[in-house]
Amino acid sequence: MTTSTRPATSSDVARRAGVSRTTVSHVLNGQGERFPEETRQRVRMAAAELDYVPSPAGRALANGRSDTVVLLLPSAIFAGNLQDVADRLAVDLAAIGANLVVRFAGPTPSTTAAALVRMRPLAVVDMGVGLSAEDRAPLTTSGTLLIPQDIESADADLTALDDQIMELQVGALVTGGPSRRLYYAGLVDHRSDPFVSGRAASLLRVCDKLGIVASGTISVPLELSDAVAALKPVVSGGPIGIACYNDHVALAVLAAARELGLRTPTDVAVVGVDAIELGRLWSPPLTSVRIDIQSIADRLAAALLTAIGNRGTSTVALPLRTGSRLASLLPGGSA
Amino acid sequence: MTTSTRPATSSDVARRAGVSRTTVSHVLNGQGERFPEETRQRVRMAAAELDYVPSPAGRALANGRSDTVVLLLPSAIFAGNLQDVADRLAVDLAAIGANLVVRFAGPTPSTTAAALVRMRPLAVVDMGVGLSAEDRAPLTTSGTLLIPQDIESADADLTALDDQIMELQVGALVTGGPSRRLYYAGLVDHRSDPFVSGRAASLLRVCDKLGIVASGTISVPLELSDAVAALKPVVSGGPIGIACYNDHVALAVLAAARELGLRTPTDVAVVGVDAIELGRLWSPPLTSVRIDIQSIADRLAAALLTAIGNRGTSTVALPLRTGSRLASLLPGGSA
DNA sequence: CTGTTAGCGCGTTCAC
DNA sequence: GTGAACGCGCTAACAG
Repeated sequence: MTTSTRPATSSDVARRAGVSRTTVSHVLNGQGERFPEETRQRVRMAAAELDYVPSPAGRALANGRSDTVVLLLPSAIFAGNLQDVADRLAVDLAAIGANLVVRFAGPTPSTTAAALVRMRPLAVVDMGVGLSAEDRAPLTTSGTLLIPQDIESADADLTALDDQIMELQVGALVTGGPSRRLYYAGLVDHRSDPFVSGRAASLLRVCDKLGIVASGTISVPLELSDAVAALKPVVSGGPIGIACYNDHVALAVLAAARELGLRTPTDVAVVGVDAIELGRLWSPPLTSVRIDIQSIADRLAAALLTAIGNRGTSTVALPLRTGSRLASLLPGGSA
Repeated sequence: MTTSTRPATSSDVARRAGVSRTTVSHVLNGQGERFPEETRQRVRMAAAELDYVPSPAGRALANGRSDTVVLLLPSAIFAGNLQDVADRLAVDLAAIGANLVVRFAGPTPSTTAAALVRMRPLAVVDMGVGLSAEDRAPLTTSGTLLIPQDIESADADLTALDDQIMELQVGALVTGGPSRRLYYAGLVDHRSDPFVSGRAASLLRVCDKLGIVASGTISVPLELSDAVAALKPVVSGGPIGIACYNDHVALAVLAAARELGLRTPTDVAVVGVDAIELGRLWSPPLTSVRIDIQSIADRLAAALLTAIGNRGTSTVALPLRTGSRLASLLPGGSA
């Protein structure tokens, strides 16, 4: 039970323990091996009794860096796993006394970057907002670490992941019906989503690799009648298979197919991404690709920790790359 | 284009403008009416040329308060509107130079509170984590504003909102079929969700008010076969109407009903909450209650702004209360 | 060995 | 228009 109305400072602790602020600092920061156990005890006791918590402002000022790490997320819907990523990172960061905070991208990348500059966080973990080189410059200049550090490699990693996903989707689609024409279905949304466009390119690459021909790309709104309108033009000409940007799009396609009196997966086969729970409720259950976002989070955390250690000295291990599988197929009945 | 590698400080600006740091501070904080226009110009020019951004650490230290506001969210799934709330609050807060940051609740409320104490933010907006009085104490002690401030009124507000929602749900259910037995369907999830339990009580209150009898509460997992198992016991005895915790639960019920060969809404009528897009894709489209989360966010922001003004002097207008409608029915075909 | 003094880092504000 | 001091924690240098 605390009665004081103002947080205790290191001076308070020092006074109570009958030592100097310096001693308090030393003892409380591990550098206190040189003090007799008895003194250390007194200091720790005093700190505990006063509920002493060092002021982040003072600490940041002295250290020249804050202890806040920002997890920067695209405004686009990213749903459930978001919290998993945040939780995981938060735990990893707690180990070094940093604390995690989430921020959604603002209306434009430069707005976002400006807000971040004002915060002067220790680091920013960009989960796909894709700040441009110009946006990144003021941030790094002001001493903020940016993860991933290397924009080109990060892009390469994202592309690799896109390809992994697309391979699984196409695989499922051609296995279920070799003669299907293949389409990619992107999202139409007022929020800009950085992940949408790359996937279309992936379809081309993957098809190329398999020696088959991709038929094209469509944009599917999440509103039913619009989705019907989007689907209609491409379904007249035999069975088609659609690799969808995510499960929401996939379900919109399935719903549209239902409205058009088409059978799933015979006439229209669909594979989504994310393996959301609602997909399993559909009839037939949605076939989807599950992304191992936990290990992605772990890699980001690892990159972050080494970067903080090196403080930008050298380039760190890249988050996504490693050739390991980050995506897996969750079979359903829609492909 | 900046070349310097270290953020400019107010000293840098002062030097460049040929004035003192004091002057810089005054000019840049509006208190500069007393300076000749020419001086003000010089200072502003210098600041601009150096890309000067005041250090949050220094500022926090001097002001005795940071400029960070934390939006605290329950770990429970809250999906899409989350970002809307965050965006709205962020904009409102930008007006006073505060910046918003999101944080998910940790494993336990006390863990969460401890993390927040270490951050010493300007304020914490609790969107339903429900920190207990003991958890709140250290926070307010350390100078952090807690919104909502009054825990009992906040509870009352949430209850009022629950009742509003439930009234709409029950209204839709009895309109479509007066003889239906009424149930409330809650969520079963590993994450604890603070909003689930209150709604069951609301059903009783609302039914009481309407002079009808509620038949009970069920827990519906989001996994299909489990949902079927949960629904089965209550459907043998004529048509039922189910007020669901949210649209996810509602869709699980609809899917389970489909598996059981029941007709919607004849045998099983359902009303959800949240009006998610996927609900409109179902056949029939899900009837749902839409919550005006934007105005909730605005009220929270308003409460926050006055609280910052008063700095805890007096109690502020409560976020939810006002008797106005925060929920509305989105008709579909499921009730 | 045990502990202290002094001064930095940055912005704000009071008094002159 | 400025000097000085404050808020808080960190750390190099130094005295007992």
